[in-house]
Amino acid sequence: MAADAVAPDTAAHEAWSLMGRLFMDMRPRMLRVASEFGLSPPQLIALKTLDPAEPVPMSGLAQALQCDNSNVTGLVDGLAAQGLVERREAEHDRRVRMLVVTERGAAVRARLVEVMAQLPSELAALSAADQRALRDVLRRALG
Amino acid sequence: MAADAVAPDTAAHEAWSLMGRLFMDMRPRMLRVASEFGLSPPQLIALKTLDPAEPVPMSGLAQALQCDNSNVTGLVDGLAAQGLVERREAEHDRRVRMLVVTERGAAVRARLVEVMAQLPSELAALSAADQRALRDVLRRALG
DNA sequence: TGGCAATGGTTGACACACTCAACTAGTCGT
DNA sequence: ACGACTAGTTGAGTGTGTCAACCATTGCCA
Repeated sequence: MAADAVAPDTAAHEAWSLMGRLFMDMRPRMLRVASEFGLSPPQLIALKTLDPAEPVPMSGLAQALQCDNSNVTGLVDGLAAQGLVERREAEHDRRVRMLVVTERGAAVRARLVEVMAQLPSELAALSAADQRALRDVLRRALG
Repeated sequence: MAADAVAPDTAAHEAWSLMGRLFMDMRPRMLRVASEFGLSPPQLIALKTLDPAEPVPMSGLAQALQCDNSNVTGLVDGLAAQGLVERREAEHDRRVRMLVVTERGAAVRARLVEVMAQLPSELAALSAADQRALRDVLRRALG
């Protein structure tokens, strides 16, 4: 619709806006997956962010999601109501609640991560050499 | 936090998850820009999506934003209240309202696009050759 | 030891974003 | 001219997200 989304002035700018298009295509898939698992998109992201192998405090999740503590309270309430996550008391500090992904939560999360990790078709269609080139450049960029 | 965000099994998967990191870094900047212009993030995206040179109907914007018509009603209300956008009657169909970006709207939008187009530092730091390589691969991917 | 600032988390109030269903006004085919 | 359809608005309802106020707990330090 607006032309300048694809009218950059350097190679890097053009690359950046092309990546933007890839992410746009991503959105519908996330919505589909979320509703498929009965989760809202933020809940989905929260569950995806959590690590089944290593409980984190609420505040840790809030930091990872870059949002307020009080926000994750509600998010975790929702996940806990579905038995995907549990609040467990921390040993050395009775104020903090560690978020533990339940067995069911881990199963849901695994399927979810799998679906979300699927490549956009445009990337999947690249030649193996191009895929490696892409990875190598991005590795150099992100160290 | 969760390890599998960076544990892909092919070059393309790794590239895709690295791109994801770039977009994560993008979020705070968008929030900053939005509040700087007194816009909510959805309003910002809406204004950025509109083309000052070519009015579109509400439904066109809704389609571009992949959301309901009734949603853009509210979004446009907000932009119109700040004099950034106007609803104008279409000539040949009195049902449709064309969205016209005002002069002020175009000015705000221009600054906004400029700020949003700034490259993530990781990309800007790439060598010119890498930047071109990145663009070329993405061009091949996205046609 | 006792007091006090600081911290983790929850709650409540509020502003929006967003969807859906119902509605109005206008268009178009037959 | 009637009925099916479309563009947009309205209203209800759900959920996200922030902020301020509030406990319970911790840890410093006098």
